[in-house]
Amino acid sequence: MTCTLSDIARQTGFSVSTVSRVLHDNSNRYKIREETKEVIRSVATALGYTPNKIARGLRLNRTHQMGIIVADLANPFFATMVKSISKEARKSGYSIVVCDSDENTHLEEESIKTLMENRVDGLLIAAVGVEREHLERFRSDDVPFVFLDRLYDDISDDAVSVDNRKGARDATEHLIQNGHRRIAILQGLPGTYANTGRVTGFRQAMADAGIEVRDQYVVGDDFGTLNGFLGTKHLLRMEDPPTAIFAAGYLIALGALDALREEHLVVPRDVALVTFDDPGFAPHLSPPLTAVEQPIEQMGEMGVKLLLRRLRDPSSAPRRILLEPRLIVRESVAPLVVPA
Amino acid sequence: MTCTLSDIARQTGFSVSTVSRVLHDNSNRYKIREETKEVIRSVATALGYTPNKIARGLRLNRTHQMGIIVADLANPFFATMVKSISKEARKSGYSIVVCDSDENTHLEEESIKTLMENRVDGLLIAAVGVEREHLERFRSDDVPFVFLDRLYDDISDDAVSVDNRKGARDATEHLIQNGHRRIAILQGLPGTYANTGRVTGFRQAMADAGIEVRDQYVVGDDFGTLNGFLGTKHLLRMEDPPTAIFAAGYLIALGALDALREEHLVVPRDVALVTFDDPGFAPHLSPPLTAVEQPIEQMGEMGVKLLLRRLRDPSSAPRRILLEPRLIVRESVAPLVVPA
DNA sequence: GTGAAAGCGCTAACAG
DNA sequence: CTGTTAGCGCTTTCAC
Repeated sequence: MTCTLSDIARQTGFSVSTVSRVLHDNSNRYKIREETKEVIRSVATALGYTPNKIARGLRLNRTHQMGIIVADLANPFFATMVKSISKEARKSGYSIVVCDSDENTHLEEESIKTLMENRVDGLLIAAVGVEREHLERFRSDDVPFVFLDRLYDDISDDAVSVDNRKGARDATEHLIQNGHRRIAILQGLPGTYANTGRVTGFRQAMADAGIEVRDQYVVGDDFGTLNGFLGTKHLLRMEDPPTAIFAAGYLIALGALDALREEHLVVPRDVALVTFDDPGFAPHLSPPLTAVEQPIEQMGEMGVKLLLRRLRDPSSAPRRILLEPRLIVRESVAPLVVPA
Repeated sequence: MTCTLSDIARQTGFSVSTVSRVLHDNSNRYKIREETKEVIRSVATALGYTPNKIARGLRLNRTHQMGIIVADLANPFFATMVKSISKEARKSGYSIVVCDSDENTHLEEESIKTLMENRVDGLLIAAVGVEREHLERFRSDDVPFVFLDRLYDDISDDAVSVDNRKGARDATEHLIQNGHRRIAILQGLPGTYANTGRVTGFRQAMADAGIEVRDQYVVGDDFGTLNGFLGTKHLLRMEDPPTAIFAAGYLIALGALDALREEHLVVPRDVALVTFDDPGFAPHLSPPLTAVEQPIEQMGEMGVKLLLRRLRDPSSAPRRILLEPRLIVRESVAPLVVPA
């Protein structure tokens, strides 16, 4: 039932080319009589003409779709990112086709393949981030990649992420300034971009303050809640438990909170807690959680802009943008009270 | 650089059709010599052939894309739904192009238009849900719609949602069974499908228990946190405040929690609280929140299945599925203690 | 000012 | 078992 240019051509008596020109060609390169335009436009709306982007894409070799791959859509972090990408992409007339790699390198690869088959104009990818060989395999000059959030150090594409080191440093310094010395870190998955940056930042802040970080105060091995729970339990069982904890991700912090509650320890009186990531509910926890907020929306927005720029100018030098996170002080950290 | 069927044809000496057949036609309707197949396949991989779905879509009038429109991707509810849709769609070789309507009827309409232009094979839509005229305007026999979560009562399309009434009844009954009589509801946006169902369920449960619901115990007017906060404050200021509160959505519950904390009331000792929606962090609140869990993943999955079925058999009778929510009892409700 | 025609990459009769 | 051909809906040179 969908009507095509030639339907309109037939109805109006004009040729397909003319119809195409008035309906799609914004440039007024063609001087077409106003009258003609009006006739064509009116018939088009009368017939409910809907341009066929598929045909257009085939012809122009441009689909005006961009592919997005994220590691976990159910994670508010990525969900928010995709939302901002969607908003920014729409502004430029782009649609987004979204894939969820489920933190799985194989599915990530499948997703890339699918998106390539769909002939997306470019790809925004928050990579799983452990391997990268499969990414190389799909590199092509035709379809630019932009990496989001999770980078590879040797990357040569456009990329935007957050300064994990800086955020971790800020968080740790906040703890130090509140008098804490025995500070533990609940880390995420070792070897990942985010975790490495956050641990490094933590160590830097400690070093700058002249505090030695004890090995047994660095615990944990993934970004999940259980890890936070177990790690915290472990810390509390020490003969010399930390007075403050820095969680490398919000799920970890949630687990820590559970463990602390179970031990009848109250935050921040007994133990101080800061976390990387600032999920929407952080202010509503008790106590409201002091957290490092990432500029997620900005990240999505910048990603789209980088991609658009590269599409416009494929030979421009790749840019690598590091956004600044921001420590949001709420009530989960209090000055250390030294036992009299 | 992308290579096409004709490239492979040239390389192998076979015709484009033969190449097409071995590369794409799963059906063995054509008896092609094994040897030929091998040659073609090997050249294809050697050249890094990536099928062009755009061209395919144009020819077959099937893009193998489905459009998704949700009201707010940053809402964990929709994010989870999209994730499950993505998973289910992938199983059948479908990609999803996602739009965020930002709870805005106009953007919703724009999104539909875009998706139609993209010639998606079908549409899954969690509609804003207030108006529906704009939806009608785009109804066409070519592109089936499936409604998710938010329905219109007079809808004639496939649809899957959750039994809001039942969930609200269960939650309210739980409160009643714990001895509560003065029960308030913090409602969401009046007139929406979700809110109407939830309020109705609440009233039913009260009626069934022979408890009169006082008008001033029905407060609030949207699904946001602030509404929950203000509503709760209002309730607490009454001469005869409720002993239990049912929040119609999780953001509302969060606001309620804030208000209660501010008033130094402790849940569940002083006030009991149940909420519709069970966001991932509910178990980690203090106290862990008793909540009505919606079968979100199942909803996405069913939505895709309905759409796929309709694509296969366009004339089948529309189905309207109501999924059962589940009350998850945690620690935010306690038996009412009557002052001695 | 407007039209004719070619072609984007693919599939599906139809033919042999 | 394989090739020829037409055409999906659109844009764009080139022509008049």
